[in-house]
Amino acid sequence: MPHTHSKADAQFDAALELLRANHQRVTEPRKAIIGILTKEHGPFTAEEVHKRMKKGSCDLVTVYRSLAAMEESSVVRRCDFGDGAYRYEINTGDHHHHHIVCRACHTAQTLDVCVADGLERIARQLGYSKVTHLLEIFGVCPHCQTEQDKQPRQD
Amino acid sequence: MPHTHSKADAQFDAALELLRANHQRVTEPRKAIIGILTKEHGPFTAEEVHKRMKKGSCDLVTVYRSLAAMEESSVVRRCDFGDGAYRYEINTGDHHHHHIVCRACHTAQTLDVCVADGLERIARQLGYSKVTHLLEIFGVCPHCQTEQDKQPRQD
DNA sequence: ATATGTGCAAATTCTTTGCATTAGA
DNA sequence: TCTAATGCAAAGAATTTGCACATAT
Repeated sequence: MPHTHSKADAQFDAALELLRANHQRVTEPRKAIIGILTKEHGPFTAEEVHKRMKKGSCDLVTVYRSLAAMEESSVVRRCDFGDGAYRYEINTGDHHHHHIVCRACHTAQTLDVCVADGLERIARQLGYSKVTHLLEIFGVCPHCQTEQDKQPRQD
Repeated sequence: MPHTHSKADAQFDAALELLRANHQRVTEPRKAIIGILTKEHGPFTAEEVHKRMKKGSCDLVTVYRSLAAMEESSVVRRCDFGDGAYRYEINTGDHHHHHIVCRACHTAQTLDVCVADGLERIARQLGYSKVTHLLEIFGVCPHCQTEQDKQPRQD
């Protein structure tokens, strides 16, 4: 069966739709960025996105500006892995999630569980508005572990 | 009753002890930094710490270097409020905690609950070692809210 | 047609580093 | 005494901004 409409394609189309709905223009650089974020497994920094683009597609500055604009319209989501650079992933919209991030190679795997709702409720009870949260798990992935790093399971 | 030994004093003494235990020197700048972190309510960026020090106490670079050194020895803990600057607080050692951070004024209040243990266990089951996590709650504090920002309670 | 986006260069912000000097243990 | 810490200047990394030009709607 021909792969005429993969999940990535659907996310790509939805992203362009979202841009239009927010009166933001669908430009070549933005399409290229969205293409990368939907087809490759991120999240990526602006520089990582730029490196993955066809050479000469656009300036790194445009990647920064596009990602910032697209975060405004919820096309992408910004992640903070605590290492001094922001990363972006496509915003699937369905439900928010978190990551397990390898401290060594910085690859991330998605964690579909979230446990911070209770804390958000506490914040609202304390009178805070527009409550959100940041939650990421860090560790050294099996692939990056040397034998002596491998901890015996502690569960 | 004279306040001869406040909680801040106890934390201050414990911090110096910890420095010595780790063969790090107890210098004037470090004492000043620890003094601020124990007496004032943080967490603070390196620059915020420096501004709070008596003018001429030490260079900003020394604050950066001291904070980094003191994080090594667990005298302080580094926090990431997702706004591009790291913040430090004294490490009380007892148990880790999180913050509710005001998006507007960047003040933080401590949240003594943590809910990420389950997620850490999942990460270990997935084969990750040295698992830690980052969890902060963001919102606009009552003080920074204008009337229209004030959300009806949603709990 | 016109507001929005882009490229290039330069500025900003946060943080780190090199090296000679100073000061804890 | 002698190693670790500091000051000053300069470098570095990530990100932002100004302004003229280009392009999507």
